[in-house]
Amino acid sequence: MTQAATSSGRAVDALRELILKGDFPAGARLGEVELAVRLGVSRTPVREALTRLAAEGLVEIVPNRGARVSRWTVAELEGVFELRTLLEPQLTALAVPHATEADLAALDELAGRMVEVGCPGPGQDLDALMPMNREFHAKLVELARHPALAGALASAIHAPIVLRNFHTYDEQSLRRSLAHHVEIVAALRAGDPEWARAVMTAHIRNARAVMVRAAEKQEST
Amino acid sequence: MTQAATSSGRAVDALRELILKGDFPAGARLGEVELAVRLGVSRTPVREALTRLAAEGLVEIVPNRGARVSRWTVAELEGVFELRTLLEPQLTALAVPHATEADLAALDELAGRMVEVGCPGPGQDLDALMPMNREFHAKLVELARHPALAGALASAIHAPIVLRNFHTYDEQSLRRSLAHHVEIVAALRAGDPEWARAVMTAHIRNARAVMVRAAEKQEST
DNA sequence: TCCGCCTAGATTGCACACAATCTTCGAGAC
DNA sequence: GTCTCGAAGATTGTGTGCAATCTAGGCGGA
Repeated sequence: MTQAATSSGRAVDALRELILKGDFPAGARLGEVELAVRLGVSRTPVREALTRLAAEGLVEIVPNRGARVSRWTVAELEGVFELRTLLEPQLTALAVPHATEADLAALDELAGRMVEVGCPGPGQDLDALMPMNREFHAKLVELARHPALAGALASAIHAPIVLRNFHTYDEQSLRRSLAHHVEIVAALRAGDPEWARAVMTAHIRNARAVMVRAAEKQEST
Repeated sequence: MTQAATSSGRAVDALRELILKGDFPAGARLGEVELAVRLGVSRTPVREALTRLAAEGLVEIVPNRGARVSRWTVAELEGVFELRTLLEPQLTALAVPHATEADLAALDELAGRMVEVGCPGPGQDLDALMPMNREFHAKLVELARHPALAGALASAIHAPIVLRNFHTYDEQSLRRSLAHHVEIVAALRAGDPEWARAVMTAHIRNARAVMVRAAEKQEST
């Protein structure tokens, strides 16, 4: 996913990272000159980055009126989670036959570290959880060896910026989410695609409940 | 989907139409100046059109080496059809509760005309079938009222240019395909989402068989 | 004869300038 | 006081020029 050869490529990555990191709140205006200055390039690569991120669903472009970070209604958010429910369990099931012992070890280690970092206590660091989560899911996508499915899923996942942190998780849901990761690795190790599919489905529905609740609270304000 | 306000928007539509119509064979080089002259605009909107169509999957861009019409291996094609099998039946089921009497009448009329135009005989016109087919499926997408799913499906459908005509269908498969359309309308009218889902699944698998066979034949040459 | 290198042409990547459009803000009429 | 109209400023859309990169073809050496 990371690209660096051209100035436009760097702009895409940098801007995506800025948005995902939360530097721009949802709905924020993305002026071309402002971004050009910030990224140290001219407007041309910025424009290209914006159109590409618009295709990913991260930003919205209205002709003659510029780009904004996408906003998501509760209904749209639910739609995205329905889509994920369709795609990601299937993807996980497809990953099963391709997982080598080395893959399993890496996933195991990752899931274990996430439990350590995520569990309430002195060592808890919710911000550190996000990149690990991305790595975990990315690894599964890679193992599935299914570019078409992966592409469809990527646009569905990137889009709802809401899910960019774990701070919205209550303790129960967070524990469940972390346990799901461990269980998915177990299912992979057992070579049982249906088990893996089921856990991933639960994983997404759990996330859906958290996100929809958070979005509803935010929308009512 | 159609946009016309800006020069770039027109370029996107025009270029997509040219590719879908088959003016550029798969793998054809898309020079920027060549397209700029052909579309009557400068390179800037052409470049934007190319990046947008790259996001749709219609063209592939390699940095510093320009754009080409996407090529599809048999494996990739099968992947796309798997994805469609996941998405489109679900979409059809979702359409059921939203179909009004007027919608049903329009779909009925459309499916009927397709049978007339598509059946072997003096009135057969396979090229006229394509826009009608697009209209039929677009109507279903619209009725499903599910933007996220629709978006994911759109990129999956546009991409395999192979399916841009009905000439690859043998007579048996074509009859089945046309009958599926009629049956889907019947399922909608009956308000039976599972029936609709099942027929759509069959519809896609039928198309898959045709396309994969055609692609294999083409690839072996 | 074949391989590697180098130059010339062509093509893309980026920056900048101007044109078109939108937004803002204030004045004037009702 | 509110609404409409209009002009100035700001922002996006498009065209064009130059630099960077790639491709093709010829030349020399092994």
